[in-house]
Amino acid sequence: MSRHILLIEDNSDIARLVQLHLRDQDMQVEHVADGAAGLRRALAGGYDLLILDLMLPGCDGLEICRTLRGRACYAPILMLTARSSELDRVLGLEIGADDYLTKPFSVPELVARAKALLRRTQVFGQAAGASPEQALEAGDLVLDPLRRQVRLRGEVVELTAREFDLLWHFASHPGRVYTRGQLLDQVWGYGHEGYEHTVNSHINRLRAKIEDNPAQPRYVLTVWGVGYRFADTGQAPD
Amino acid sequence: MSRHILLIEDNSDIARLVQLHLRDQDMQVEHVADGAAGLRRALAGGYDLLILDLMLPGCDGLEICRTLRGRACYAPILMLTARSSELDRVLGLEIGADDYLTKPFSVPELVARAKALLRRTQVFGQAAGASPEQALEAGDLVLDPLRRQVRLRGEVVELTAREFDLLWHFASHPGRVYTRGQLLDQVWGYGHEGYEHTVNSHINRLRAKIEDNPAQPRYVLTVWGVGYRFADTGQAPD
DNA sequence: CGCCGGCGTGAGGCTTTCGTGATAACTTTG
DNA sequence: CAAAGTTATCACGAAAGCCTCACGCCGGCG
Repeated sequence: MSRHILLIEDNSDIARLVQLHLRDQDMQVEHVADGAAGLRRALAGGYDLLILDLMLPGCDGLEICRTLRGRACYAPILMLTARSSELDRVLGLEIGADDYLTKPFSVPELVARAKALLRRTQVFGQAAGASPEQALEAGDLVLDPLRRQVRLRGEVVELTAREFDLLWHFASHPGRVYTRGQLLDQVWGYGHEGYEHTVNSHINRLRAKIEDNPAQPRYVLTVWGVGYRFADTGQAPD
Repeated sequence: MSRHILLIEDNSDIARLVQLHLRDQDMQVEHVADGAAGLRRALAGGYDLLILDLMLPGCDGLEICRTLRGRACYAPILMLTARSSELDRVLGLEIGADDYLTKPFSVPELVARAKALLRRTQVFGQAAGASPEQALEAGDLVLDPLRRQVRLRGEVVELTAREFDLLWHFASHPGRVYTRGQLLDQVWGYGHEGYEHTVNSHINRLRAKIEDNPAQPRYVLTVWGVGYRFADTGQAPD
């Protein structure tokens, strides 16, 4: 079953690159360089996935995202952003993007995420119809990405921005082990300079808030000599 | 832990530049100017990252890439290409590079990507032998590299980092005999100072955890006077 | 302008793991 | 069968890794 992707990206090098790789994976890719044109096509519907650049001439990615979601278009959206600042991520996700990548990204990574998003909506039948950014559950935790809010057995737990990002990252990939360096890359952003030890502090504070007994954590587990991983309760593939 | 990089690049200016900067980051860089020679070295294994030029005398980057992947070498590959026109060629051929850079690239960018690639695979231990994403099965054992978890007949066996790396290395090359010295190199890392006797201890502890009867092991077998090898269950060795 | 919360850094104490030495058990060879 | 060489086992000290807490900086907000 071939899937249809709309790529909205003004940089033609990147666009061609992405197209070639995605087509290798038996995906149908249409490319539009202009924001406004892209929006029109997206609204026409029929796509299983939208990949859009945050910075676009004509009408930027955020705008497109917001408009689409406002008009009940729920095809998954993968955002490409140049800046890795947290603000962008927060905004993108709040507005209803389903995933994001910061440039420079590696192409295999993009392909992997695109596939992941497609797989996610596959369950819900033919294109569209998936809820944008649904809440994540893990044990007694419920993570709401739209509100950036966490509830533990129904009670709201106040997390800071970093803490939420960290927890969200973990909970999105239960079971998988991450080194501190990888977490710095993926939660703090590529190119972030800083000590890996910083991660410890955040894990520590996070545990203090979500674990009943931080000394024997249920959720964020230490993998000695390697890093951390989120407890996977039964099934939870990538 | 210092990581080993093989740089295959014919332009000596670029090569020196790259070496200089990567070494600043505590990476061990070996440089080969010739494609065929580079391929030979890469196949010898032991590298955590390959950086290779697309246009090479003797045997070009594409060829190397394809050959390596064909022979189950999964070290990450960073490609250097001269122009985006070349890029088409690269991408159209689905070669299995993990990332690419177009010349002229900025050195900090290259360093950043190299680091990112190294970190991405870091969890899988020194110079991973097999595809670092797919689970490996051997007898009643299942090794999950993403979770760094081992299950024996479904039950999770707790291994330390070294034990897992060791087992993973064995299981990636079933049937093949390794001397203690080779294991020190490939699991502990090149340049590791220490007694070969250390390996015995780890094998011993590993057997205690995964073998039903450590005195008559099923998985990690002793090759008298030489070293150890992992039992190959029907599968042809590499 | 001062307060406050979030974040990154540093140091100390603790836990786990690793490497080493000694010794026993085993295999091969003479 | 004995001797030499190789491997297995075990225990302990050293080292590495992790947790915790406290402090100072910075930016946002009143």
